Amino acid sequence: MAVRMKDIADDLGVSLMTVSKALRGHIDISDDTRQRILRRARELKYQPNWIARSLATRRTFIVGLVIPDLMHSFFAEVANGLTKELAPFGYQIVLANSDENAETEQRELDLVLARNVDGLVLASAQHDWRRGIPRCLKNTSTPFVLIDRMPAVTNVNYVGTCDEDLGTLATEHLMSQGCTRIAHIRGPDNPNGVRRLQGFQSALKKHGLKTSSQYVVEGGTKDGGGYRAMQELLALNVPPDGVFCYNDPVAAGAIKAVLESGRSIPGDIAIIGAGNVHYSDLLRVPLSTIDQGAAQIGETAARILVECMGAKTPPPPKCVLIPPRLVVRDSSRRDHEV
Amino acid sequence: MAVRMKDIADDLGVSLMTVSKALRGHIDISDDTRQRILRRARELKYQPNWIARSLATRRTFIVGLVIPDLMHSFFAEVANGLTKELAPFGYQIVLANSDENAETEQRELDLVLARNVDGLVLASAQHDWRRGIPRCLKNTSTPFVLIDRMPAVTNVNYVGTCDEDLGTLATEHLMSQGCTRIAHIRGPDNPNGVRRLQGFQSALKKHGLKTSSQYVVEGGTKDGGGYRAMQELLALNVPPDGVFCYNDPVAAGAIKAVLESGRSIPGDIAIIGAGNVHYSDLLRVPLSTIDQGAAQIGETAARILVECMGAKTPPPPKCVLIPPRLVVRDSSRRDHEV
DNA sequence: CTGAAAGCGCTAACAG
DNA sequence: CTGTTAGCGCTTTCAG
Repeated sequence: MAVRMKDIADDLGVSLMTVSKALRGHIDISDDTRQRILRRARELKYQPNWIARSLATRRTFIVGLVIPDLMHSFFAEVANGLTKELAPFGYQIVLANSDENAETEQRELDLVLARNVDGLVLASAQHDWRRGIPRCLKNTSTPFVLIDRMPAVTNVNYVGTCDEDLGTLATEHLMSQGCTRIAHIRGPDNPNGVRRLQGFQSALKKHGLKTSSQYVVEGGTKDGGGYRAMQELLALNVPPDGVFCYNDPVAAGAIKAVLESGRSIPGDIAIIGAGNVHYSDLLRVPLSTIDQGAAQIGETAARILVECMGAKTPPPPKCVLIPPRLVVRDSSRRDHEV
Repeated sequence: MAVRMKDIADDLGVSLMTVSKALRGHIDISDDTRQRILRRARELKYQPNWIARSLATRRTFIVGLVIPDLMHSFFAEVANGLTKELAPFGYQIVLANSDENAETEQRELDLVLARNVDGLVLASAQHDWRRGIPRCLKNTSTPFVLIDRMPAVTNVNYVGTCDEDLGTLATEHLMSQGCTRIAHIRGPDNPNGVRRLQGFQSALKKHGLKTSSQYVVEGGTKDGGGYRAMQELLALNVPPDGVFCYNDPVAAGAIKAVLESGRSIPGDIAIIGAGNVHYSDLLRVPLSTIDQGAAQIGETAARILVECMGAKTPPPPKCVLIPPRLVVRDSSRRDHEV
């Protein structure tokens, strides 16, 4: 059994309370007593019992993080930013994986909330995202921050990339490289996929390029889907000369398809992805991409949460959009640009 | 305030105990009473308070995971395997990042243990790994499993790849592809780096190839280090015709150096890495590698932990070595092999 | 089958 | 400055 405050108290012939106060640096303890207590605690390697402390104080110093996929480097980066920013405040993270499944997410959310976490960060995998936020969050007083998947409602904390800007930025970059027939391999029917598509379309419109429905194909979220989608595009009578892909894995798949068809990148077809995945730089063709600022998202969510958790009355909800950042590499850099 | 058992009890005019028992499925409750209680609990959306339960039962159903770097896909995969395997038993994960730093690790370990986790998984970043295990683990009764970084002592649970076999497997593969001047870009001075080097050396010895100290260069753990190390090798009078790199990022850097020098892969120089990182397949040259079975490591650690956490007397320590698996891609596949 | 009593280890509020 | 009293919400033990 671990050593308790009571052990130290009995040992030193003082009361439990005195120990408790001394250990937490209250001022109303004589210097002498405090020293004795601290020394004895050190000797005994006393470690406070957080469970008991939490029950009494109603604070756990734990933040829940519920994400669809840890293996996705975007979320790993978010998790990293979150832990780094939270650690100095003494918070730790309970991790839960929703596996991109709405029911699992619901279950994990309930579990995490039952643990009385002080705060919650959620990248929601809800299918019916147009509906609103998970019901268990509606009635909770636990502060939470939604990330990445923008909710339909606006009265909650949200941090993410501005996906519409992302789509526009990527598309306009392809234009700047001289592309005139620009296609989009689109992602799933969730906020990110839809908004990136919208950004793509509005960029085309803005610059007077015509949209062809043939130039928007579904490619999922993985390289296999990108590969197949690109093959569809290549089979068209007039294939595109620039493709904005939903994300980097999809773009990697697309690159494979283009190279296999004997075409060159970026000469025949320029490619740009999104996410700035770890190894984008080392791909067959170094991949141009839009950086979503994953670490920044984690850090920002952490800061919002810290503020909420520290306040007695909840501050007004914040919506922070991290501006996407263009990263140009070989896959889209055409010679006439420096 | 959340609803408590007492609320249900008062509501139904029964005692708190009856509610507690009914909710946990004890048999000594009449079917009728149980039904009423369960229904009311559902209506009120009762969620048990895990903090209070933990204090009473001394079980938290939390497992600590302390790793050096979440961004490393190896650890992300381990974390994934761990959560997946643990979830059905009701365990959740508290994540702590040691940042590859011994002191941070110590601090995080203390914190995690103070949370009364039921079990612990640790990939230790201790510098003096030859010394043994972190002292705070010596005296704890919390079951723990060490992973990836093999400790010097053997009386603890350990799950990892057999790094010596890994080195041998990679080296012998290069031989099978006709390489005769095989170099090793070695990793850090930790169990993994040292053992992979040993595997490399023993393979050379076994097959009667001579070892040259020039053919072993330090390359760290990232692509930058691999790039520089490869340049050193290329500057030799007689450069190698096959290189076993400590890990995939290092190999990716090495590939870059080789291609920049105008040489071909695998024609002039065959390359193999280790780790089977997510995008190895999509690199400039698809990278041959040794898969360490990261997910398997996480799952195995989970299973060992579950057994320990369920037992009243601790089972004898287990040491599980996951056999490394060769994954041949273009970077090492020479024509004379199919 | 049901419930009263005691306690898990700590802290908040107040009294000496 | 120090200590007492009363919980936090739940479970364990044992008596009805």
